[in-house]
Amino acid sequence: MVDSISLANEQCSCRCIHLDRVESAQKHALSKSRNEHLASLFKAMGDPNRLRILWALDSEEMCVCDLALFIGTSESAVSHQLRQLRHLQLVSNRREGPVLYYRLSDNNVSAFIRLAIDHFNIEERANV
Amino acid sequence: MVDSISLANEQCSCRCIHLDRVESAQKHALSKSRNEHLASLFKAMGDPNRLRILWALDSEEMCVCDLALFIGTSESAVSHQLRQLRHLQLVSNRREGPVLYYRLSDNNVSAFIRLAIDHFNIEERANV
DNA sequence: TCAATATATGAACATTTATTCAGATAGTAA
DNA sequence: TTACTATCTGAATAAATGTTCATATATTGA
Repeated sequence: MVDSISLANEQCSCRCIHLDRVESAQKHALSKSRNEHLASLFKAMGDPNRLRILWALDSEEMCVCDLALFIGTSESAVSHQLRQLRHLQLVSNRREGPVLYYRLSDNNVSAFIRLAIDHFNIEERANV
Repeated sequence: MVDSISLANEQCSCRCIHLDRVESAQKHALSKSRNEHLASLFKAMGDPNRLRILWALDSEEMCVCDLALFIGTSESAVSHQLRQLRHLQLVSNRREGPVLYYRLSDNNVSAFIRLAIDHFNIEERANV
């Protein structure tokens, strides 16, 4: 809730122009937890390498070695990235002997990425 | 393309276990430009404050003053964030005298955020 | 048990990113 | 023009993030 007294004390030099809009925005805002949860998911997908990993795992299970070669980086780096994705439950793994096979946690992930591409009209640019 | 000679030279101590999967992943991968474009959009939405801004602008146009108060940060900080969102064409603005009114560039943005919430089943957690 | 493979992990470092601060710009009104 | 408001901007700083490196763990097979 916006408190008009606290407003008066804002260090911001401009006065707020539309207090009603601010209050309405706060009323309709996502809760802190939902907002942060959602942001953390976007952030996870917001790294080019993690996004490539997610996209690659859409078609097939892959192990850390595979992904390291695919991304062109060290296995350690991939392992760190996978840990993040795991903690957000975007990917999961299964062990087969010494090898961990990673896969997307569910179909929502890949469907969502596809959706994003459509939604934002992400087009091929030449020459890259 | 994966070249078996370059593979042999990888510094990675493990051999690649599933060369076929790596090659297939590379074949199906998004191009560098699409991947990076998409990642930059996710990254933009992956900051809690920017996400709150986007969500707030869904219902109403707001000026920088309003958003600064809403987010609880300086106008300068908001302005820097808005610039990023503008460059990615997630928001746009119109001037009315000295005031810049920001809005979402199109309905896709808010629709997409809503979609994400559904898709990832983002639930309210108590106590936050 | 020992050696080897695949992966995970923590700490250090390098890079990126967000915020702050000081000052610049654009519009308005006197 | 001058003064004022709202916003923008670049540079500096602070904080967060990604990668590397060295080492630890788990599994397998000898």
